[in-house]
Amino acid sequence: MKIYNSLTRRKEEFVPLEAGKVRMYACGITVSGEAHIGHAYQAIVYDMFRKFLQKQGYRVTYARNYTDVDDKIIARAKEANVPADEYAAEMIANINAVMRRAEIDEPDLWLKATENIGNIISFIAELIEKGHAYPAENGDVYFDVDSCPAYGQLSGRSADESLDGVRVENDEAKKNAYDFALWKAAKEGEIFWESPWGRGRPGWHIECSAMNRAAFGDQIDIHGGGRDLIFPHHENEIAQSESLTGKRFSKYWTHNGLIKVNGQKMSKSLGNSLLLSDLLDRYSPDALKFALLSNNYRGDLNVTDTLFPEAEAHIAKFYSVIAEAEKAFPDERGTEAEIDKKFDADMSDDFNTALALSDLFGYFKEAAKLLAEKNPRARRITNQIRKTYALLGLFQKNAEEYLAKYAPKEEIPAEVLSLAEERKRARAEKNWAKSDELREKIKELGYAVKDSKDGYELSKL
RNA sequence: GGCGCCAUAGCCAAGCGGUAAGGCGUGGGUCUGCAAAACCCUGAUUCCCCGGUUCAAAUCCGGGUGGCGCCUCCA
Repeated sequence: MKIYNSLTRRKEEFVPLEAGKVRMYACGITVSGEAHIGHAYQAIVYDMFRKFLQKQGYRVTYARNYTDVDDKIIARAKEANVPADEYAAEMIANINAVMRRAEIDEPDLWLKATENIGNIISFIAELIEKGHAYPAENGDVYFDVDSCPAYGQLSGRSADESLDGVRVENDEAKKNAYDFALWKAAKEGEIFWESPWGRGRPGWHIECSAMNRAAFGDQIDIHGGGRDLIFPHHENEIAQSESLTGKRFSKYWTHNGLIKVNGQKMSKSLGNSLLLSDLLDRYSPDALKFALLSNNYRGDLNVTDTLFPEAEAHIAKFYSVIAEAEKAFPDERGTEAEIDKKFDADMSDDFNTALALSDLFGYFKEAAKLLAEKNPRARRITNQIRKTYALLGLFQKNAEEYLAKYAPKEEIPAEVLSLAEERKRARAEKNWAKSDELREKIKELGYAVKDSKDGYELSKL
């Protein structure tokens, strides 16, 4: 199968470092706020990577991290007047709960910065020993970017270029302005850990390098994250890890696109985030996943007003075909291998979920047609869809229950019902004038009446 | 300013060297007393522009133009 590698900027045949095994790490969330749709997107994408790689026969170990100590967390905790570690723990519990609600599976390994302080300190100590880092007068420890000639390979910028336009912090303490902090000295009242360089806490970039090494060793197969992390975060991870080990840190670098709202990226500083919990109040997890995976994971996804409602409508329609097929052929257990084959072919090309999902329209159309012909192949198709598309987290619910929950028939007031019954009688008598008059009355009460072959349907306007 | 990504019908979007998937919408039809729903049919001689490579390019290369992202925290 092929995977796009950000490092080489092309699709490459996927060959893991060790035959049959995949070590995959994805940069998770800095827990200074609630989970937004971008976090969910990233979690869905890497969960999908994991599951498809497993399907291809690999033994996958998939790790994600929580950055549970940083400047913003400390600031938020102070505002809330709780200790920083307590605040972080609460946020993690929160995020886990909403991810569960979104029916996103957890990684095999959860890594947390605060549980890896020892690993981080020894990583930094080794870097200092090898001449790639230095403690500064202010109690910080910095990475010496000049000691790493290959710096910039991922983002395509040189150290000098990366400086251009940068807001430089703690300039006086560093050898070079582009050096970045591995260890930050604690300010008065801040959370801290003891270290050979005094009390402090780890910088952001070093955690991922240190936790990866602790969990996987010197090298991993796939390192993922949002595209916004390419520079400086991933560039710095490479510098740290490769300076220390002399080996290529990650064989493949993958980056998911960003979610945008009105053409603009969601970001903490802009405060335009779509919270996952809010979306789950309005849409089903199936619909969210369908919408998110309908685009290539590498591209940005602009959330428009129609994106989620349209996805919800598609999913409801699909589930209604499933419900009918299962009702019509309750004992049919057969499947359709071709559907699964096509899915694997789509996904083998850099996880082309957009193509795999577009196939669904054809399958359900066919199933609906077969259903009308009372052909049990309809059920074989829906059986296979349930089986195959489980990999994307779709169609795992009881169809009737899904429809009742997400496409519910509204409660109709008795007054409206009796008017509709009266209209039905009028229609039976072919009294069209009265029929139209009654339809108008029903409309005034806020309902639309639509005739179907054996009666009528009422819906709220 | 530097670096990177992207540019396909009204909109969303797949396609990654062999002659333009899919969805939404539009228009037409079947059905219907009318309407709705459902179903069928309907779209780009062409993929931002200009060059180049090739028997062959939306797809590769060079140069423009435009949008976005990163260079502060970010998935």
